[in-house]
Amino acid sequence: MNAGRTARDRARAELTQEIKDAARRQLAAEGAERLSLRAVSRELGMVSSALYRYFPSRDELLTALIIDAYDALGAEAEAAAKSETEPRAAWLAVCRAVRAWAIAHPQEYALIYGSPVSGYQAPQTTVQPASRVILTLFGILSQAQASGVLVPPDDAPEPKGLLAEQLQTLTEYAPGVPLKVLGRTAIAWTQLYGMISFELFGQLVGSMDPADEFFADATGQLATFLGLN
Amino acid sequence: MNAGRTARDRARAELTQEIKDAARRQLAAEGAERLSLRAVSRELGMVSSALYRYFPSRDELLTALIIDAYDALGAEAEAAAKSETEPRAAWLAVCRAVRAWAIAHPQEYALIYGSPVSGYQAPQTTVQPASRVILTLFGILSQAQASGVLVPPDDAPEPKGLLAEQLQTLTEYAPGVPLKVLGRTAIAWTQLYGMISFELFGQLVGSMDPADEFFADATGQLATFLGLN
DNA sequence: GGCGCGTCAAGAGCAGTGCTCTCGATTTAG
DNA sequence: CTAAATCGAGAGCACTGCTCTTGACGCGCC
Repeated sequence: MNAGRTARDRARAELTQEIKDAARRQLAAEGAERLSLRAVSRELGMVSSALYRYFPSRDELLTALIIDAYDALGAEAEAAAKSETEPRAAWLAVCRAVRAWAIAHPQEYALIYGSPVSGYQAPQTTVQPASRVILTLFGILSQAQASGVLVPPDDAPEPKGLLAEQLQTLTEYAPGVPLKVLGRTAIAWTQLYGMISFELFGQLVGSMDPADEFFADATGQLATFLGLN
Repeated sequence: MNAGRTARDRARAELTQEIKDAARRQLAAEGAERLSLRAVSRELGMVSSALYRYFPSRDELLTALIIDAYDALGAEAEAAAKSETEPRAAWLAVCRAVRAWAIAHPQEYALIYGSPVSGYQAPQTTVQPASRVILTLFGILSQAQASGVLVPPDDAPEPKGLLAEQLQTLTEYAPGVPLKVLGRTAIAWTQLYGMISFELFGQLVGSMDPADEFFADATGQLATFLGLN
């Protein structure tokens, strides 16, 4: 990349970053669909058309913010995983970290895990950052399996058919982890995001809100559910 | 209500419905944030300002669509529950019905379970239609408890503290159901919507897509998880 | 060193949006 | 029958994303 080789390159990189920062501020304040190119350019003291030299469209700006959000969340998850040595503690720490990031950045969370915006198709460049959290969880399970603290519950059914095939391809990223644990991992994974989304999007108001204890109970029960002792 | 008392009342009710229908078509075709009052009015051959006689703002139109969506989904869930006599079969049928409706009406699902639109606050009128699905599930559990087929797993921990209090207030809608089953119901409930949202919003592409078998496996395991035999 | 290419911010402009206000026409209610 | 309420239509405001053109500036090559 040779970033900052010439003055022009440096200015361009800096301005690109400033645009993203301003956009992120607007995103946090107003939400994704109220994010306006013109408002961003106004905040930066430039004319709206100049912004198109850095991002060819509003959707491209959103894509950049999406990738940044995935990366920020992924970094938090990886840091949480490293902060604990025991696999079960690490698993729970990652779950807590995801929730904490989501609560701290609700609009960015909505951007990546809420309804997809407009008629916009997520480009291929987002899938790698998007997978960092689940890969972190897979890593914890692999480590748990290697150290013998992963004991698949007896009542867990053995996956069959297409589901078994799909889980089989996932073992590449979770070496050594039994298929039935991987199946329950998918359950715990989707439950985690369903729970966080419900909390953030107001679906729990009037019943399980505040959700702190529910969250701790659910993540704990699901960790046990998939054999993390 | 005295609907249709005068010709004007009848015309107003009809036109209100036509507006909602046209808006729903646009919603399905373009998504919530591309839904435009002017396009709706164009489709109906009227001027945009006339539409404000029926819905005071775009957000009010969206609210009407949200309530209709909750009601449509709730009706599907209730019908599915009535189609089965055995509690476990009824539970699974409701889960399948929710997913089927979501797949058939992705934009409406996104409208009610995706990220909340713009700076818009869901009015109190939405909470009653919004609770129909979970109340249906509670009803199935109560019936299962009454008929003795609900056997809480031994390893389910007893809820404590605030969580126990929150679940206690929910027993009003699920009479007789043990607290620890209600706690696991909340887990299964959030997992259901997390799984459906991930499938609909493209988070499963490349791993668990198509998700039919994963869905059947997950709902079955969670039904067992909360003691539905 | 200067010259030309590529990049840059700026401005005007287009088509679209939500929403408000005013205006006659029509229907309703007293 | 008359006054009030309601209606659709139209003009207009402030805003949006985006395109095209213009003129200036920094850069690397000769």
